[in-house]
Amino acid sequence: MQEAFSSFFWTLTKRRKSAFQVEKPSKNYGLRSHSSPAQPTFSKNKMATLSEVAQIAGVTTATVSNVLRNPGKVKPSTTKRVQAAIAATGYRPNLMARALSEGKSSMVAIVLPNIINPYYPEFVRIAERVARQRQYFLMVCNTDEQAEIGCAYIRQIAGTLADGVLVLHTGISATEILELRGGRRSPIVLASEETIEFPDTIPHVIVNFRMAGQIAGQHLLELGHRRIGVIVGQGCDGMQHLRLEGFKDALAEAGMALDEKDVRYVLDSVSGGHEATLSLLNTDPGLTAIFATNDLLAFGATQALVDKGISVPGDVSIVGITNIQLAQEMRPALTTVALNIEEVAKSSINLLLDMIENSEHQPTLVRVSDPQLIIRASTGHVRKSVLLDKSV
Amino acid sequence: MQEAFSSFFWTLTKRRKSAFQVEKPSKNYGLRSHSSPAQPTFSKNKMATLSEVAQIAGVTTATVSNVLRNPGKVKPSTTKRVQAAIAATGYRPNLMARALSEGKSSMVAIVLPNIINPYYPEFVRIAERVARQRQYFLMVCNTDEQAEIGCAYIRQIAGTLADGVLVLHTGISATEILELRGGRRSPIVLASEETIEFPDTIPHVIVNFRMAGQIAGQHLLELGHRRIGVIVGQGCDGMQHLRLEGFKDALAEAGMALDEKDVRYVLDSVSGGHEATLSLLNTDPGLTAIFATNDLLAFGATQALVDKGISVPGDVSIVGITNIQLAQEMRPALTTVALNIEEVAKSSINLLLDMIENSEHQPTLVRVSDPQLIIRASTGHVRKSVLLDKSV
DNA sequence: TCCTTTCATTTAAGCGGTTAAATTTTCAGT
DNA sequence: ACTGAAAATTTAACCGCTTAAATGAAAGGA
Repeated sequence: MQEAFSSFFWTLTKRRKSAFQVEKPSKNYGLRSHSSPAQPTFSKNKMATLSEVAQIAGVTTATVSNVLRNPGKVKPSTTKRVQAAIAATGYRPNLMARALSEGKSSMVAIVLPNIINPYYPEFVRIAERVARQRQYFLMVCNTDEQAEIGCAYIRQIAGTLADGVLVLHTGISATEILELRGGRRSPIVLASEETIEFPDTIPHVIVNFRMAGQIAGQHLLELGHRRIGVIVGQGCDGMQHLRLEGFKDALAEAGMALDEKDVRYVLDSVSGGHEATLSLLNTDPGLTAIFATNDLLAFGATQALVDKGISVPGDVSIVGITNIQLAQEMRPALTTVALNIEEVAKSSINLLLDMIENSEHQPTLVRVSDPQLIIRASTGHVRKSVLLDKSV
Repeated sequence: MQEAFSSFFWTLTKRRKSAFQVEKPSKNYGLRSHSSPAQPTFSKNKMATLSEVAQIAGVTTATVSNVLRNPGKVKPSTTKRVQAAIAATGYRPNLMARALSEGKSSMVAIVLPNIINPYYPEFVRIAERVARQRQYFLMVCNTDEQAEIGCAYIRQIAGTLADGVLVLHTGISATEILELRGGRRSPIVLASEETIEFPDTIPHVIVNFRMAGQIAGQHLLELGHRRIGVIVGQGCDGMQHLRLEGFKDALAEAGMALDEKDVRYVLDSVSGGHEATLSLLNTDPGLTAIFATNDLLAFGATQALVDKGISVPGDVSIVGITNIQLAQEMRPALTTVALNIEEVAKSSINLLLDMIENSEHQPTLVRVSDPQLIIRASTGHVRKSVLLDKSV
């Protein structure tokens, strides 16, 4: 079989005609002696290569490449012949070879801590959509909350497999990233960060988490709540500190201070929120509101209250941060401070891609628009009876 | 700066010594005349390459490569020298170049319809973990429920960027996949499928969805439910047909038949389940149970009932299929037929990787273990009052 | 001392594309 | 028919790494 194919090509070459030559054979391109040394053979089960296509079309790889990448550069008649050969072989460019040659893989990676947390799929979906539109592939790297895994990914991928990396809160510090990046200038963007370690060395997309916490606090205070339990999420990137600070800001404005006994630091998950709530209720059975630093925790908190037979928002109000889809789907629908995930995701990926395409991009700091309170069904005015009970 | 580095290398070469040479210069490898033609220069901002490392260590790229890939093949003293050079340059192998050379990218892609649906993140998390353990990278391709996007991904990636592709229910038929794969033998596995179109052409990992539907039906029937609304999810891969068939099987066993007016076909999402439920209630306000072909729909159904002030399971029982994490986190916790996502994911990715590594793998059909009923709080015995009301 | 092994390293040919520069062809103009 | 510029195509180097085969050095044996 292989033999047969080989001689088929040989014949082609000798005859100075391509299988798809449709015009008078006036050109003698393709019949140079140099075409004999390399006699590609077809093996089923293998991709056709550029040179196989070229051979069939009676041109060189350069011409085929130009047909593919620089339309207009090749004469229409030749283009037709080449396209026929491409169709006949089912040729598809080998993206790895192209990447090596161009020094650009057209892939970007996104490193995130926990794909189970709905925030990330929602982020990924948007980022991928943008990437696709801009002709990039997205590689999702889930670290399972282990910073070392994230580091390993960055070390291996950045600049060698991916043209750039988007790092979500994975507990990898800017310092570490600078180290990991090593000598190369592979673009890395830190997205959706709480704090900025070295704003002028690594591009950040930052969200005003502090303000989000403050807004949540203000909302609860305005509703008359004074005995508020706080649940702070803790991922591999440390605890969600700024959101708590913002909440304290709101209390301070009202001349109040936070008592540490009303705060729980837990894993950033539904069960974390659940456990924290039970614990808070244990400490203060009379609390009238819960502030959770994100919606997943708030969801868990709600379930805990339901389990205890406590009404939301009748007895206890709950407010979260982020506004993931689940927030509006759960019952009672969650009042939350929306972060505009879409904007964060778009800004982040666009910044990264801009850096890739425009290599002399400065380290930038992008701020997305401010968080916004979305009032749904999980918060309400504190009950009168509770107000009277304030002194307890 | 560049000049300085160039001459540094030149000196090195002339001197026949590497910067890290620690032993007597007894060998004269590395001082051959051929080393002069290629004089790499360092440019900051660029990755060090193998040949730069080689130059510094006073060896050839082959040796450095062997140090990296075939430990033991290179003399310990040389190995040390090379490692020192690697450390000094911060060298990291260019994975694209390696992939091209080896004909293997060590990347696999997973094509899925909707990353927002928690089933997929849960699947991805496990698949990625296995892939990572087996030294592969995972590329997640979200088609946003558009089969064409999935096709485009497969066409571009299979065999040219990824060593294999795992296709979840994206509405791409086996026929199309065979076409897309074209001439190449790039491994593709269809995972978690409902129906098998060409079991002997494409490897499948199949789940007994029919049985899942049957178990759900049996459960509701055993609890005495007779007026059951059915919600069938419909993704880009068509409707979840077998689950419905299984449910019908259960009815048939009990000598009953399904009335199409009790069935709703909706988008596979929370809101789909919500709307379907309202519609079902409209048709039969007295229904006592709802069977949803997956948990996300069941979640939506629950919310709809809550909104209507209907108690679950007091007035209406709900059963789903899949057992995503949300099923146990929601309230009331969802009774569902568990599919063992972990097993499906592991089987799928392992099958794919086995095929990649053992190229003459036969098209296989893997069946995972049977679905299992998990009784939680969303189902209960039908109320007596309703039983009396049966004639309505 | 010479011949044979064995071990360590180098040589050089890919992998499958891209692209600047060189070459050949086409074609307008005289 | 001839000339030169423009257009089309080819040439050949390169991207960074892997690997089978070739080469050289060291060691053992007669």
